[in-house]
Amino acid sequence: MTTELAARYTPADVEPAILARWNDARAFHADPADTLEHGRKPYAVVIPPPNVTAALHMGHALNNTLQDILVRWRRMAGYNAMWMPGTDHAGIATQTVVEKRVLAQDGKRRTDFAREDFVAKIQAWKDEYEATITNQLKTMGCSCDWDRQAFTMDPPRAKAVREAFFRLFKDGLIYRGKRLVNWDPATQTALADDEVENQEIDGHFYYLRYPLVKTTASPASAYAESYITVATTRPETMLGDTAVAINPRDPRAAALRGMSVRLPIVNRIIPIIEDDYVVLPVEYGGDPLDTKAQFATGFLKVTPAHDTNDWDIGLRHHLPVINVLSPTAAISKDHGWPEEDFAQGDDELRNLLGMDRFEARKAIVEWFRREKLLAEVKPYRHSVGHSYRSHVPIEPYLSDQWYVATTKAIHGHRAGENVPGTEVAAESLVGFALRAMEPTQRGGEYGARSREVMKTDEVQRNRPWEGRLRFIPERYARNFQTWHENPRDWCISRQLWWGHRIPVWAADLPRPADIEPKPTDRGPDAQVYAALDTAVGGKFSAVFSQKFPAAQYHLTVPDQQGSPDHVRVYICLRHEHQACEAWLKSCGFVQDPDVLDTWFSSALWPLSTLGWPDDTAELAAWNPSATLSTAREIITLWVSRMVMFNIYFRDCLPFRDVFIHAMIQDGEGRKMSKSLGNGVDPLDIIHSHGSDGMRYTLAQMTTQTQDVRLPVLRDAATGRNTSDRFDLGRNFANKIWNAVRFALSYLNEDPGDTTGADTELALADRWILSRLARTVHDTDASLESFEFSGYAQGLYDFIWRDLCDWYIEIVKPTLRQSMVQRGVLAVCLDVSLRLLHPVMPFLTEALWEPLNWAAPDRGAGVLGKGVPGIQIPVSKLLIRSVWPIVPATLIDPEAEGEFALAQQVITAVRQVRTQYKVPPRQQIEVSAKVPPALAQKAIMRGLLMETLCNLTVRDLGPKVEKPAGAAVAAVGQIEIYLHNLIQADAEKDRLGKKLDELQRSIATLEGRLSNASYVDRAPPHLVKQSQDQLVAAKAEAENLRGQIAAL
RNA sequence: GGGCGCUUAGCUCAGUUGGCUAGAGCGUCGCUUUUACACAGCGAAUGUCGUCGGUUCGAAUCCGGCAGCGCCCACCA
Repeated sequence: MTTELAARYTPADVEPAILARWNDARAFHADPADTLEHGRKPYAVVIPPPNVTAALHMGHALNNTLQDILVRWRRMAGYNAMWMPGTDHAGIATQTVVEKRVLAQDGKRRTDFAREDFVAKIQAWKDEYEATITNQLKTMGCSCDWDRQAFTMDPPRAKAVREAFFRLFKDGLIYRGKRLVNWDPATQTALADDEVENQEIDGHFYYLRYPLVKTTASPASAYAESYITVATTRPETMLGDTAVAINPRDPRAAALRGMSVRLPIVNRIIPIIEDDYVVLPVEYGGDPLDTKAQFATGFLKVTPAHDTNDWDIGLRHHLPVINVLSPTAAISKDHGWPEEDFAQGDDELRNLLGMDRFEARKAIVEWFRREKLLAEVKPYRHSVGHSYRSHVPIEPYLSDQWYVATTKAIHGHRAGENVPGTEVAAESLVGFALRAMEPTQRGGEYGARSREVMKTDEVQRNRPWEGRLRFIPERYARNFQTWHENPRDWCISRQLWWGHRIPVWAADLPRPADIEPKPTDRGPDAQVYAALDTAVGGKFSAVFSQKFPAAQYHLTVPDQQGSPDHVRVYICLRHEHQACEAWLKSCGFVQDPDVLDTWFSSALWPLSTLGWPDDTAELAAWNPSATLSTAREIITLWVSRMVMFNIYFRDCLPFRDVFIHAMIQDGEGRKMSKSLGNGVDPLDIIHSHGSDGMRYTLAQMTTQTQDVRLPVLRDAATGRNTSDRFDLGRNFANKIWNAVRFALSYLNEDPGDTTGADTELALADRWILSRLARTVHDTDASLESFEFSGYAQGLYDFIWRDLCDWYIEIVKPTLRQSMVQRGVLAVCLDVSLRLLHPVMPFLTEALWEPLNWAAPDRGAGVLGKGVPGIQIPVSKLLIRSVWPIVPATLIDPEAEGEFALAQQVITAVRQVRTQYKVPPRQQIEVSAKVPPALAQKAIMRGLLMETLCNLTVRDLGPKVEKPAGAAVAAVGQIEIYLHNLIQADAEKDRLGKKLDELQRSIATLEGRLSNASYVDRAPPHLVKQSQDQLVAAKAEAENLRGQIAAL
């Protein structure tokens, strides 16, 4: 049976069938037993789980192509390779898209539904997009172990999240804190700092006057004015001011010391305090180049509840915190605003209640204007944080949140034992992350100190993970390090419905009056236990363990233990246990309504996908995994947290190498994003160029750069995007298809009588095998060092330039008879397909089968003695075939040098042919003068010329003279005379140009060699080289002059 | 404001420890379709390597200044 290949490669006709073949063979599936029982080296990659918010775009296509290249390569190279697929629930992002859709479709808001009903809607969305994403990845050919597909909110992952939370909670690393968070009033949720986008907006500085109040404590002041002026961009927050601050270095500070101001509208009396944070205005010694100093008045209104810096000032000066906003960012007295303000405040105060923050801003400014307390308004362009989802300005908002203490020393830590060169406790989550860094990638003081310590301190080396985390490209290690040297605690609660519910139940229990509260270092005190015992009608621990012998819990109380009447208690349950939860509810406990930050479950991904917290074979085999490939913007959000958690929970790294791929931008250099609408669906590209074409092009673009531009064309008729950048990969695929098609047409044929045919490797054979050996070597080196572009480019050059343009063209006339050439060609194609398979899996797999039919032994019988050492055992499926071993001994510098000379001669002859407009099909006659040393070999070159230049060699040797009327093609000392092309003027012209070129290079060389410093100081071999070149160039120039004269 | 990266042919980009006349793909021009492949072949044109200065026998490459672009972090008086 022979397989007829079409003249053109049509991916759509091939890819689905190949995919089915892989599926039938379960070719993507990996078994941990291969490692644990049979000793195969493990190679695991966990996919960065795409968000289920939307379909994948080109950035995902790039990242997943690179991962697939690594996994397929390692699989062929004999590793037990497993690629773990899955998706991320992406809390806020997914909830937001669903809220938008429900609002657009039904005109309903989230709060119009019961929590479970709305979560079901999000679940449906998730199912839809998870299917879309999975289909995209499969269509791309990603060889994920689909049997293992995971989702960050499925039951096994929920179990891991719960366990992780419980352990952190029990170890005192999770705490409840009252903090200012980035509040999104539209979605009513707290955002992480990283979820806030800054936008430049045109705003105003409002200059507000606060009247001074003289108190008994203040001296009869010398201060000239009866008011001070504060500057603010957010006048509405003045309602919550609890102080006005001045810099102690301000010359006016002394005169105001001890004085107060009356806060307009509210009539609250607030102190003037002194704090270094306040920027000095230019006229009082501020930096004239500082924009803030130009706008500053020297007086800063301090609103601890509504500004993060003011919160810090408030802590320093023990100021009251007055929250004047509701969660929707309307002025409200129901969230911590003392009633007495409303007794003494102006009528205006009541009018403001219920107003939106921007409405209130206008009203307050207007009021100040009316009351002649508005000094000035200046336009001011500044950046304002916006929610990355709802795009409304965020509001710093006081709320209760759960935090992970990332810098807190984990028990067992000895005081003062910090990560060298930092303030970070060595045995803390952040300490783990820093110490995990590969020592050569550590920079600055930390790098210097830690390398010193690692040399001397045994303790530092007793951790299996220490010093092994490596970033590629290396520069990203610095991002990672800097982030961890300035750590903050991690806010893990989100006011959302879509996510892992926080497994904590809280109760405010009546405070037992008869027991003294006794503060302790750790854990609840006697009073708390008494309150609990009362609530459950017995000793709490006894009651609990009697009722639920299998359940486990941990108790904590917050730092501020509630009100005088009540104590607050938090109970974290280790496992899901409905009966226990119901019982807690009956005792007055309420489950925390919030869910966990998405990154909490993502941080566990390398663990949870392998079955943690259970002690599974998968974990033993594939954690730590080998490589994480991801985007630079989540180095801190995600990479850091996986490292911290994996070390904390399992005492090993989640992965050793972190490859950071480029960001794909559109033609204008903008990041591809859904909001800009410039994203590209990989399926569109697959539609226009095929999966392999897309994958090859993406790999070829992956250099060490951090951004890649991809100009995109949109087809108005179909709405599909495409880009001619992908022509590169599509054309290459077609080229390979046709090279194999060509080879098959010969290999499938009976050679007939081969007596007298070549049995030795000729120059071209030795040359192409040498190039093949180099290509295998370069491919391995590129893949080892994550140089995807080099990998792709190297194969392009070998297959297209060397194999197709030269070798195949040379062997065409003789291939039918030559078993040597057949064998060499089969070997070259075999190895090429293997090397290409990781990046172009469909095409190569499709061609593998017909190659197996046509050349089952790859010509081994003939080549047995000629090409030793190539190991390419043939198996049915390429994906399961072994990575080729081609010995470096095949690298043949002599053949390469000789062949290169032949190439130059052939190119020179072709140039002359073109210049004289000789029709390609017209055969011409030549003779050639070659130096004696080359005469024998040059016969071979003559044969190559006859094939590749369509000519007949009449005469060849050291003594050949140029016939009259011949044009000359010269390479070094070789001269080819193309007969009967007599056009004296044209030839003069042509040779004159060559002479000019030669003379320029003679001048350059002479200049260089006449420079004494060069001759003395440059490496001798370079000097020698220049000298040789000069001699050769002079001889050639002399020769040319003679030819021109003879014309 | 701090950090990182980029600036090389019309476009998108290579150029790995400094060393022949700076390369590729696309595009352009010419020739070639009973040819494995026109998604092809052969040949050609196109560059003060952003700019100024320094180190060096020698700089696209190393160092410094300047300009422009992009990303990340911090920042709402």
